Amino acid sequence: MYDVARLAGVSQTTVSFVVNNVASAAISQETRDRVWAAIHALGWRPNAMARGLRTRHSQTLGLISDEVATSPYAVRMILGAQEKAWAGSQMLLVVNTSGQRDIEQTALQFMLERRVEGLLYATMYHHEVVPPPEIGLVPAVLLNCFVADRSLPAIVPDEQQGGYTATEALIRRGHRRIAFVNETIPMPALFGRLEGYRQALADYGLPFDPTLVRRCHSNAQDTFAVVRELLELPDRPTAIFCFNDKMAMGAYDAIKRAGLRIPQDVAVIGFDNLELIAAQLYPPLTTVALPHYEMGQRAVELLQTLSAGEQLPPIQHTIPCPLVERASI
Amino acid sequence: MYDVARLAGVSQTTVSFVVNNVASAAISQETRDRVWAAIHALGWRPNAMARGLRTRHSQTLGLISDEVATSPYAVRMILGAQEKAWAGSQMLLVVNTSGQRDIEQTALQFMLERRVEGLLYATMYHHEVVPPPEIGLVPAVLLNCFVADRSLPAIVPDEQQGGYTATEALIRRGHRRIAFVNETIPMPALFGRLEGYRQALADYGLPFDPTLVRRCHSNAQDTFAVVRELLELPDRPTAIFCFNDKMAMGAYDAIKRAGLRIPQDVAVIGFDNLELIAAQLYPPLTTVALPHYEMGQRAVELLQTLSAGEQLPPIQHTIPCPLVERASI
DNA sequence: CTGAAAGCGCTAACAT
DNA sequence: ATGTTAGCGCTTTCAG
Repeated sequence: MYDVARLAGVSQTTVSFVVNNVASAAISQETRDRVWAAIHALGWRPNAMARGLRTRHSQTLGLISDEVATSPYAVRMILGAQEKAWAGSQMLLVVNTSGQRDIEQTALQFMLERRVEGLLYATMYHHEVVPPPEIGLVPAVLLNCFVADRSLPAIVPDEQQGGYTATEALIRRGHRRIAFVNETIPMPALFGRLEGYRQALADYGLPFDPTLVRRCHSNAQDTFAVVRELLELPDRPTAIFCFNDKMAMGAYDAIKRAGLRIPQDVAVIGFDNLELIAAQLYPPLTTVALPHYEMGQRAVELLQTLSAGEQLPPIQHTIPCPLVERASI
Repeated sequence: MYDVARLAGVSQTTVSFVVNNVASAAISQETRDRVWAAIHALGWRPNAMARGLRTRHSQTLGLISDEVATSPYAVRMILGAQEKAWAGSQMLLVVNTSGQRDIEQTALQFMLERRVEGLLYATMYHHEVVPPPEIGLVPAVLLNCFVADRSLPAIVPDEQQGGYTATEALIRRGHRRIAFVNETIPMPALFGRLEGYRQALADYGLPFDPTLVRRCHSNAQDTFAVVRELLELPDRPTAIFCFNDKMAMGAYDAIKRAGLRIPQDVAVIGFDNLELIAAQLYPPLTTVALPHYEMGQRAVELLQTLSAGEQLPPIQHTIPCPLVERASI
């Protein structure tokens, strides 16, 4: 910066003023031009570490995740977070712990040393977590997870509304016997979506038939078997709501194998909106999207207001899961 | 740090020495203990910006990508890069440009201001790029892409070997009529895999039959149509090598629809090893993996030796694509 | 074995 | 309209 000042024939302070467009001291246009010319001539570029040291602002947000950043599943949360951070001219420091506690600890230390102005703690699946206590040293928001006592702000998908939406879409197409193939592992998604399913049936005056609700491991192969059973029922369902898109793949196989057509004979709806699967299946799969991108955005948004010093109660933010219509219902 | 020093009854220098384990000046164990006790009592943590300012080392690597970090496709490159960076106690600054030139420019400026010690320029698909010239200001390596004149080190997958491997696997199972459904967009993968296919046929003394090589858009639906044609051939192929896993989904549909079994009647092999698809298909898809994780690792590895000051010619590193056996051949 | 002091590159009062 | 000056929190010679 001194070199630039010398070349432009001004003081180093002046250079700082023109670079940062300081309003308090109006600098003549002519001087500005000289300074910028010198900057370009020298190829000078501010040093963010020096600036941060002085201003006590790192312009950095940290994101600690189990697998989010490195598995195909919820990766769009990162995009949402990144773009929001970017819009506030902050950078996102991302670290993947693979769920290992010691890595998580070190990652946290690293980020704290870098003086991140806020922390995102994200998980691949929506579930309860207990983050390391040091997370409270800076503003923090949970992404796709929550703590038992809700003492930390959290952004999660609205599972119940998602289940409701899927079921309602089917009902509106005239289906009355709607099967639901649910997950086996107890998690918010399992309970929420089931609740949404029941609620939708109730709202539309349809009976809840327990024989139509099955549980199986969330993979195509196990779902294949379950759906085959469902199709052999005397009064077989005309629509199947699958807990997720992977399971829908198995449902497709079972339905086609039974010589039935989708959606004419049996409609299928999924959950997750994994493009890779949903768009490639034939017919393309109608599904409910997990609003990952928006969740990432909202989380950073919240983090930014928090780190701006605003005092807010630990809001538990629930983001709706929209219907993505393709051709399977 | 001054506070810590005061509490421990030593100078600030001493604190620095014990924190950094400086060998040159041996400090009594007793003093060390006092210092650490003070550190913990105060909850002090070094300031990476101050340290970086002084040492002129940011301990940071930058990764600029079009979509890698935020699409499910090549996301494991990030994991590989991250873990390698981590192993060298460096952090990875990731930014996604969505392919927009202006974002790319700003991202680059940001990273340069933060004094990244090296830059990774990554793309989702293996193709030629022309990165912004400023990339040359710090050590840089291209990841999954390359420049026309090969003036920058690059890490790319070995497409030809991958094509060879897929074809050879089929040949070894006794197949003689092997179809290849290739991509339409001209790119290294298209040419490389085709070349590998031809080479394998030649090496095993099998004729190259142009009617068995088709091209179509890389999606399931178009592949469905192409494979149906292939199956209607008078002397139909007994095995199909699909350019990628998405296309294999379409091939599966066509084969099952024709009442044929996989792999007994027709074998299928894919490319990419997208778990989401390959593991869920029935039967599980044998495929060739794009070595994304390893590519990420190697790129950072190379970057680290480069930023350690070593002078190397711009190596074009080609990483082999391994066969992933499941049950479709 | 430990401390004093200089300085990394910048910002922002405070002067002029 | 521009310059002087004092740090921000650390590392690292050089002394003792």
